[in-house]
Amino acid sequence: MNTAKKDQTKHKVTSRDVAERAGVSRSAVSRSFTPGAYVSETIRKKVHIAAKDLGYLPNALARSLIGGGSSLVALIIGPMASPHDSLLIEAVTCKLAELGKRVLLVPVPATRVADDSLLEALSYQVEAAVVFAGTVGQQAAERCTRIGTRLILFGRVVDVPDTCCIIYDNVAAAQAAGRYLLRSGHRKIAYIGTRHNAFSDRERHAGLSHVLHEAGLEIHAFEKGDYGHDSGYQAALKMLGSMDPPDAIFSSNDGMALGAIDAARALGIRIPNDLAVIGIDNNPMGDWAAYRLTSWGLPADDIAKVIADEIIHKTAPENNDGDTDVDATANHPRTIRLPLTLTLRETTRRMTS
Amino acid sequence: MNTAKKDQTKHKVTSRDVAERAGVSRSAVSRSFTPGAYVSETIRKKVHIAAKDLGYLPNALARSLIGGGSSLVALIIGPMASPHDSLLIEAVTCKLAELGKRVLLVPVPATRVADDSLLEALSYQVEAAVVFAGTVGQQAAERCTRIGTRLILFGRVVDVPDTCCIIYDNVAAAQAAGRYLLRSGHRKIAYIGTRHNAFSDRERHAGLSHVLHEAGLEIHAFEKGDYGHDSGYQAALKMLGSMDPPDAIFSSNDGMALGAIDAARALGIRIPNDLAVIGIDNNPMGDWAAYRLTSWGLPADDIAKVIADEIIHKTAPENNDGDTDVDATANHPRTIRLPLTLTLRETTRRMTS
DNA sequence: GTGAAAGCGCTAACAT
DNA sequence: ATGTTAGCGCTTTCAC
Repeated sequence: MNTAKKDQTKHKVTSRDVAERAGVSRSAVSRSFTPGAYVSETIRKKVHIAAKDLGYLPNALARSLIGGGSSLVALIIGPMASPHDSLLIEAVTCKLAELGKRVLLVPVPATRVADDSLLEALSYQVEAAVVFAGTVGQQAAERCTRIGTRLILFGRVVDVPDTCCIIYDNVAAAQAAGRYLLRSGHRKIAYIGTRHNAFSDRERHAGLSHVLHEAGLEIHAFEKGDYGHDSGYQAALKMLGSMDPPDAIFSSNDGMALGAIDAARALGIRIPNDLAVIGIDNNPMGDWAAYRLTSWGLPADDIAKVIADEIIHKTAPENNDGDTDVDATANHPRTIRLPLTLTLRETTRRMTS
Repeated sequence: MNTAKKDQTKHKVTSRDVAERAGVSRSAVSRSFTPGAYVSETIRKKVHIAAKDLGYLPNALARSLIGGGSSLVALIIGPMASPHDSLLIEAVTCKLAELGKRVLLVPVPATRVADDSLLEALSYQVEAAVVFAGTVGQQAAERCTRIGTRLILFGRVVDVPDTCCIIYDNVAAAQAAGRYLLRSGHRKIAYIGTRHNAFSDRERHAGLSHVLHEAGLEIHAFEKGDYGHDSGYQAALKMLGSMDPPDAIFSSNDGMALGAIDAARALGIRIPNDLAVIGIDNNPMGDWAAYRLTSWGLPADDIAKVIADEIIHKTAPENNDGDTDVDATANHPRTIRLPLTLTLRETTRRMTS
């Protein structure tokens, strides 16, 4: 006939219930669940027992309402054409979990405009939003900075104060890839980009183009895919079947590079003897025995770390050590270019010179 | 000198601000943002203008607090060893977005126990939780049902009332795969499972074992991997390098099957002549020209639809038509077995008989 | 150290 | 149709 037992049945158990059962005030309950608060061990223990009995769980939503922050971070994602994307969001999710942040996953609609997804996220009071897909307009971006939500763009750039853009150092990587192929004796270097007119893609194209120009050459052939294996396959098929096929293909991502390799095989073209292939991302797939793709990339965990740092840096209360960090906001880098490293495998031949 | 303009600068803009600027009450603002509410067009328009001016966005967290539900669904995920996982969570995320639900992504720690992740999610008042990774204990599961949070397990089973388990029809698929290989003349059929002692995996193993027994055979060889390509590669290498290698390999997922194919190639074993390979998931990768893997599976979108239906079904207000649906809770299917279909490609040869 | 009271932003009765 | 009031679950001054 214990009245406390009755509550066990249905209704949502709140801090009031716990307070009642423990014979303390709601504040006491609150404090008992707040790490560094003034509560006697006696009460804290009583409360925790009552809480366990009742199956009490603090309501994170109500807690956020007060002002402690939602601990939510939005990840704005598109269709994960490349497996690399999923690796990345996984890495970021784990990293953020370690830091006590929760991830809100928001897909970008087919229109490929992320603005609405962003607002959606903002209405959930996310402390930061990381955009992996779609384009974001000035307005939406400014809105984020206005309400103090950290906005981080990955692989895309918008010039809005306080917005952080993280991108591969595409130009450098493309140039290095081009030079490498050049020195290996290739002269007919083709490029597989994407139809989405992505920022990163343009940079890669430009980088390759530039270094070829220096050598008095041009991009030998140019096709566009969608980052998927099959589109790389089709693109390569077209190039390799032409009257004047390339002797090297630089692909804007690994997925399409793998497709290109398969296309070459289908055509009986030998890799790397007749055709060299280089990708970007250094996806684990590239290491498979069937492909052994040479690729430029950066481990997903490293990227995740950069992103997480960027979120925390602005989310965390300003650490007033008072030295270098003063006004960190202002001189915080607007654009971070991640240097890529080359993983040499077997789709490129050793340099001749 | 317009005082309203001043607010443009910093502070979080609330419904009160909008109300003030539009010269109406906060309820009016609330109503203006609630689809089927009693507001005059005049006011609704005024409010929306003021809102746009101020950059107002309703606070979804505060809204949830009231009782409308958080619209949040948790996805409990582990390391996405198989690309199929990421395809699935993407499909589910999109499907839920269509239905007005938001996704909270919660990783399972290395311990592979999902209970804490689940509680984590519950504290965010998720309306449902879909578990893709890790094990969930009775207690945690019961807690979900107690507070009315729909719990859905994918690929794993817990016998708790009101908990829905969605799994492939593993036994049927494994048996069909076994029979297919048998009829194709194979007698030395090996199995690549996983070390995680996963529920689905055990079912597949049992199904294959059973059908082989019927034919007076046993599983010819058994190795365990981790769903990754490389583990399949290693497993197959071991099997194929033995004194008495298998003439067919049934793999618990496509990723490892691909690895097995690569291993066979490395060893100069011809597929499908000397070795047949069958996978599970029917991952897009299986369709790549370099593999053309025969596989049992179900499109990610179809799976997502089942999951979403399961969430909505219980989330939606009970439709009191008063006929079949009475006490829908009780006769709601506890376990849903998804039938898999066979996609025949080129890693299996046509049947001899 | 602890409780009472106020309030986060919003919505759902209840009046008008 | 609109404004007023109360309250969702929590935290946080502010007294004691």
